[in-house]
Amino acid sequence: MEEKGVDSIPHEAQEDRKVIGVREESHEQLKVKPDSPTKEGNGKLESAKAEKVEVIEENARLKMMLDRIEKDYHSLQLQFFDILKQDHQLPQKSAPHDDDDDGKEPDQLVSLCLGRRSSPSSDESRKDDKQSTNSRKARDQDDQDWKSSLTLGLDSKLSTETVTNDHNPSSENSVEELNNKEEEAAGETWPPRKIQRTMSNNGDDDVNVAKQSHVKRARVCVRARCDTPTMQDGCQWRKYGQKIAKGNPCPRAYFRCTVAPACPVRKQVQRCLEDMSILITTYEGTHNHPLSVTATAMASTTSAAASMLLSGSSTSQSGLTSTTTTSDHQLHGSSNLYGSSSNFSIYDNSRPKHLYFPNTTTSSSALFPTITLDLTTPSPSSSSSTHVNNKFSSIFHSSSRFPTSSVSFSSGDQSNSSLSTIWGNNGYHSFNSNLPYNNQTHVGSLSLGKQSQEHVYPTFMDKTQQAGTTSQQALAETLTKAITSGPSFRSVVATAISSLVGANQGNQGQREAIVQNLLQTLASNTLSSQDEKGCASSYFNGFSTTSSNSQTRSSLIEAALPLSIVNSSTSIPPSNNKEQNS
DNA sequence: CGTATTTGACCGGCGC
DNA sequence: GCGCCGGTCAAATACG
Repeated sequence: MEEKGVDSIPHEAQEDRKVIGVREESHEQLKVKPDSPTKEGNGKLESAKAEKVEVIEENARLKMMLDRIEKDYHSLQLQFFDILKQDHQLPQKSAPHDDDDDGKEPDQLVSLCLGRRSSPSSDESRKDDKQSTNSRKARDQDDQDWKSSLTLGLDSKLSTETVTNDHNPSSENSVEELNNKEEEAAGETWPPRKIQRTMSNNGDDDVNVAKQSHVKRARVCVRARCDTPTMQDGCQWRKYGQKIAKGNPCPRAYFRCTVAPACPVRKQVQRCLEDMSILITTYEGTHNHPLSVTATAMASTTSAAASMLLSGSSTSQSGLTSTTTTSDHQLHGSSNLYGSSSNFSIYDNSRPKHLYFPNTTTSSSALFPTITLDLTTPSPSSSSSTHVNNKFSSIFHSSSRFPTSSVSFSSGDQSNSSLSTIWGNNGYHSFNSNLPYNNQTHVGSLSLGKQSQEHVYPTFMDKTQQAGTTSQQALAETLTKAITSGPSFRSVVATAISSLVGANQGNQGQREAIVQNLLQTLASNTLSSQDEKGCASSYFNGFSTTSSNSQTRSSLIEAALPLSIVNSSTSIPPSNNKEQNS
């Protein structure tokens, strides 16, 4: 009974991963099926044959597209790595290293992970990847730099990928294991307890998988003022347990997502001990089903935050062991750590380790890195950060296993009514099992423009458009500022643009001009909340109009940076956008 | 009657 | 090895 979700997961993941294969199977079925001997069946046979031909043709087209995409992906990846290496050598040399860093590691990068999610067919991509060992060797050097990179993504493999990088920071490892992780993540089941129990009888591989899934999960803790028992985050939840956790008399409720039967996402809800009006919601896992825009925004933001966190963890460790852990005090609300109200501190070159939360509990949650998004503070001022940091420092003092960071999305007065809207309509996070690629969320979220979104989720679009935009703007602003203000982000954006633009144009001056232009656009969008444009979308839109092969490249870049605040509403060239926002 | 919630029991991880 | 604790299960209960 309890395993039914577990059993269904691999099946679904497999379907998602091998849509083309499914098509092939359908042919074979048509082939195998004996023709109906009856005249009545002849008509059906003809139609079936015609359909078969169509399917074959479509299959061939898809395969061609797949090959093309893979080739583009690999070439772009190589170019990206090359330029990344070139462009970062100087800043790295000039940048001071942390005492704790070994000096080999570059400044923390916001890794765009170009194309990493674009590996469409697991099998083919794996083969292709293995065949391209030469190119991978060429990338190895850069991959070393990647181990501290930050993956900005929203899909289910975020956490898996980054955490696995902790164990094996090499990019090739990530690439090769990508599909496995996607598979795991798509069908990732939380609980592994019973699975582990079962798997322990099945062999080492399964055990390892279970262990992996146990280690890789990241959590995103959202603190928000909310009078209702739970936050309205757009998902359907079913309560499956409640506990009085140590340190907080308020019971902690456990929910699992019921939108899809096998959805692995769960959340914990608990009142803050210090301020009962604050609801602490901890999300874990990634939805494996389409979400409403509201839920999408939440999922996207939390996923992005989780990815940042995990990336931060990867930077902070030597690559073999996890170094920090979350504290349940977060869940209890007794602590909060602000990296900075205007910066994701894990981007901060100076000290990702500052974000470590020592574990003061023996909870298994301590195994999970957690990032806290604080929606409760009155203003993203330094004073609030100081306050919380003081609180943090007064509470925690020991070592930790995973980095835990906190990001303030404060936008002034955060009433509970704004909680649902703060996650608003700026994100689009969709799992589409019908997509030919397994990078569900990315393909789904990125390839769709506003029109598509409206087509898919008209009611949600309307709903969210009606919703107040102030909080959304505030969130977008904060997140945008946080991301764009970091030199790492800028450098990597510049690098990515350079790599992509330079793929065909190779004009350094032009590239730099484009980079500058786009960064200005980013800044403009950040400062301008009038049009609710997220930085990434504007950037991407601008880029797509700037580069040749714009469609492919913008898709790739968007795939690399599916920020939660992306609002793929309009495509405005940088110049226009700039004028608009200035 | 079907579904959702409650709640005590159970399990596994971790620290001592 | 034992106990604590967080997390989950599942039977009992509540609800519409």
